[in-house]
Amino acid sequence: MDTRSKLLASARDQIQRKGYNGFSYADLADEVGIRKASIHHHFSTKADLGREVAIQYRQDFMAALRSIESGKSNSFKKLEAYIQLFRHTLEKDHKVCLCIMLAAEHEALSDKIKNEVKAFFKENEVWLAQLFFEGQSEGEFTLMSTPAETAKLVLSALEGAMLIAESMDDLTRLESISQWILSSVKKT
Amino acid sequence: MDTRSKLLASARDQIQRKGYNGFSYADLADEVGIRKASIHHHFSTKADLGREVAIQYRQDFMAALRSIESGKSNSFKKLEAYIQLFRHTLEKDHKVCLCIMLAAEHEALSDKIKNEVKAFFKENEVWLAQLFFEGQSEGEFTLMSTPAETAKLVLSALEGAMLIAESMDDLTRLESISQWILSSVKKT
DNA sequence: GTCTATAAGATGATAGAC
DNA sequence: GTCTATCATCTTATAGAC
Repeated sequence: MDTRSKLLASARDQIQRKGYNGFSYADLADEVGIRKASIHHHFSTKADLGREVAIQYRQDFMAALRSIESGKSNSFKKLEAYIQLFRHTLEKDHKVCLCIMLAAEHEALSDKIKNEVKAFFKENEVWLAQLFFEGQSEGEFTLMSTPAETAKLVLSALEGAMLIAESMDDLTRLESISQWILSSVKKT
Repeated sequence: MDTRSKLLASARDQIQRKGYNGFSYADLADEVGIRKASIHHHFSTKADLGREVAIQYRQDFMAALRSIESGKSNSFKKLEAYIQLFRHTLEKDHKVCLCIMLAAEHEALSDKIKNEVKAFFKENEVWLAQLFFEGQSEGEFTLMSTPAETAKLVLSALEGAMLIAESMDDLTRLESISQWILSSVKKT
């Protein structure tokens, strides 16, 4: 793993834990084991670094979604796997979604980073809406509203739950919400 | 309004917009119209100020909940009024809940502030759970899960939606989610 | 690519005059 | 209660040697 990749990984990790305003080039230098000034060789400004972290995060997440699409046999299992992405981040890594951290610091971000965050949420909603539509079409799901509206609710609930779970020191709460979501779409 | 109250109001407003790490004593001094150093006369440290803001916010919110309890005639109207608290903050004031901002910056906060945030979420959940229990008992609501689990979902969805709505510049999304929640508890 | 040295500004906080 | 002046420290960023 080269220095550039280490910097991206460390920045991503720190934003997910402490936020964009919560880490500095000094923190980054400590973690990666180089000097502050050397970071500028790889990323000329903090905004550049943040932008690349956001781009990479979005790409990785979309790859995970494609993997779920091709790897699971039905819509219910796909929804379970989607929720598992969030639970894994929180329960195993004790981190929250990068983009909900960036959303909270929205005012401090450059336009380019803001656009990445916006695109991340949009793509998640589109993916979820498509999943709900398919599940409904195939008679697997019974929805309380349109696929698009259900997608908005599910994304909001998962993102909000990560932050609340972390601040209440109660990681089981994401599990509660997962169960709620799954049973709410289950064919009755 | 005395200086102390102005400082509390400005700090609260700025945290809701930019986060705890996103505002400084200089910003505060500019808004209130005194010098940086004078702030320390009222709040010796930023952590003290943050703590008092969180305490006051929680008290004000709980007062609003008591007002809903005594002012609305049935459980459905109480739930509508609760959701309206969040919508008003976002749509009229273009701010998000103070405590979800503080939750995102959890690692940067003193223990006292963390405890206030935790208590805020807990009290909201207890209040909502009680509301769902009553609505269910009186045959007004049909719940998909226990009152407590439903409370967790509703709080998470509203808090998450505020952040996502703001970052996507789409304030209507809170309305979508409100409709979803209301129709999900409606007696069928 | 990484380093040392350094800049220019912001940060929270203190001392002491008025 | 508010001010000026000052502090130590942290922030992102640059210049130039190796």
